[in-house]
Amino acid sequence: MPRIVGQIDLAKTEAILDAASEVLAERGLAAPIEEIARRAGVSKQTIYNRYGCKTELVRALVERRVDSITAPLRSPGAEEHPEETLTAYARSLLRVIESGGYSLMRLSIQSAGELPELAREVYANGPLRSRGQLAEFLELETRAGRMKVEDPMQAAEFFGGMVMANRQIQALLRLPTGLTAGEIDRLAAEAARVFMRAYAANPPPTASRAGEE
Amino acid sequence: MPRIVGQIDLAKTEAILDAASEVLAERGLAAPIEEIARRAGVSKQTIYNRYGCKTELVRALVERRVDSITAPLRSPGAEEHPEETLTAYARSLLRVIESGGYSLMRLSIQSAGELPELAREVYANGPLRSRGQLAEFLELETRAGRMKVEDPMQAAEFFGGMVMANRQIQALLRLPTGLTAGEIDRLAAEAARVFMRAYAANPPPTASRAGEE
DNA sequence: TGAAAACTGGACCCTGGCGTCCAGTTGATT
DNA sequence: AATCAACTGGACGCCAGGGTCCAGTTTTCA
Repeated sequence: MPRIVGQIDLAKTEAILDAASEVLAERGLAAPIEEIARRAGVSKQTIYNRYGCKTELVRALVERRVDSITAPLRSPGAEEHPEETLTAYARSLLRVIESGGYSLMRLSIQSAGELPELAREVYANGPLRSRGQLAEFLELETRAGRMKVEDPMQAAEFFGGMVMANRQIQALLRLPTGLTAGEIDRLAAEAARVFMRAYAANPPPTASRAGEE
Repeated sequence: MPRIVGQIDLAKTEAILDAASEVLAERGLAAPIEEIARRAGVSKQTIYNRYGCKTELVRALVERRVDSITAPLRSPGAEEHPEETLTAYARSLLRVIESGGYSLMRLSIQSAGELPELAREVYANGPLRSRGQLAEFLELETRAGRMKVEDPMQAAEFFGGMVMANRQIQALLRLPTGLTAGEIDRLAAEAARVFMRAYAANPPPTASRAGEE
């Protein structure tokens, strides 16, 4: 009868995935698995014990990180004024980019040829889900009479696109965007302001509302 | 004295670059050079005669295509109403994506690690230049009193982002966006309309606070 | 017809990196 | 103490693909 004697580590699993995350971010798919093992302080064999092949390792890695990355994007809190929520959403998008969170996306793009399912998964759980949440928010605000959005998903994409714009491409190309924290705030606010100008419920009498926050 | 006897083909050079373009688009940087040679109907040696190494071939390829791809984006014609020009611009952006023009971008992203200069070049001559042209246009329209844009480059990025939005990522991930020609037109028009709502010269009495900065 | 350059095709070397194997070690469980 | 799994580390096979070499062929000019 097969007893479970040598317990399957688990701290090592973490170490492997962390190292893989690092190394793959740095050197892309070309990263040798031995380097990952070395940096994780683990033998190559151990990696092969867990994930039979490199592909599977990448898959596991993505699986683990997708959630953690997109989590902060998924809850547009119901603040007072929608513009604030939009600003917060934009800020969090920009922070993901600035903090190197796009290395996962780069990796997926590199693997897209060999791992189409992974590409689909990343897209569905990343940008798509994020926009979906935003769309929901826009719909609520519209019902509440604070905005006027006819096609929420469309508008959500517009907003996401405005915020990311070329920064997305820059990040993927490993070009520094050089955004300071202050600029992130400014940019996020500006995007939200412009967006509200296009989708505000009542164009003319707006005026007020600069105050709170 | 070194006479030029065997003339340096030229038709073959084209064939090589065309083939490289194809193969690299399909299989990414991993594409074997022999495949390129085969598809170009040329011996591998010939390729190595012209470009000493694979890297150089990629560089030459990019050099050649950057111009041709971005050309149509560089002339926002001076139509009657700015919204029409914006629509045309948006349409041409979307067409680049739909027609697989993004394989070059994908390639650059893949090579970004080893060829940072190439990444910079692609970005500068592609998205950045394109937005720059749009920004110029927005500035002109503002001066002409047909729009009200304070930061043209910023606004140009917003617009480009709105149009591309997730489609960019989808294309890079090799996911079909499934846009029909009709949808492209519709989407382009909608983006232009929304953008004009935010940047029109005269929203009724303009509310407040949108301005100064 | 001869010379010289561009080209072909195919053999060839070499490296890096995937994945395997195995002999030994550790450490928890009984 | 005995056992058995997880693990180490290092050697190994293997193969794709980059890049080289070369003997022979085509083309163009003189």
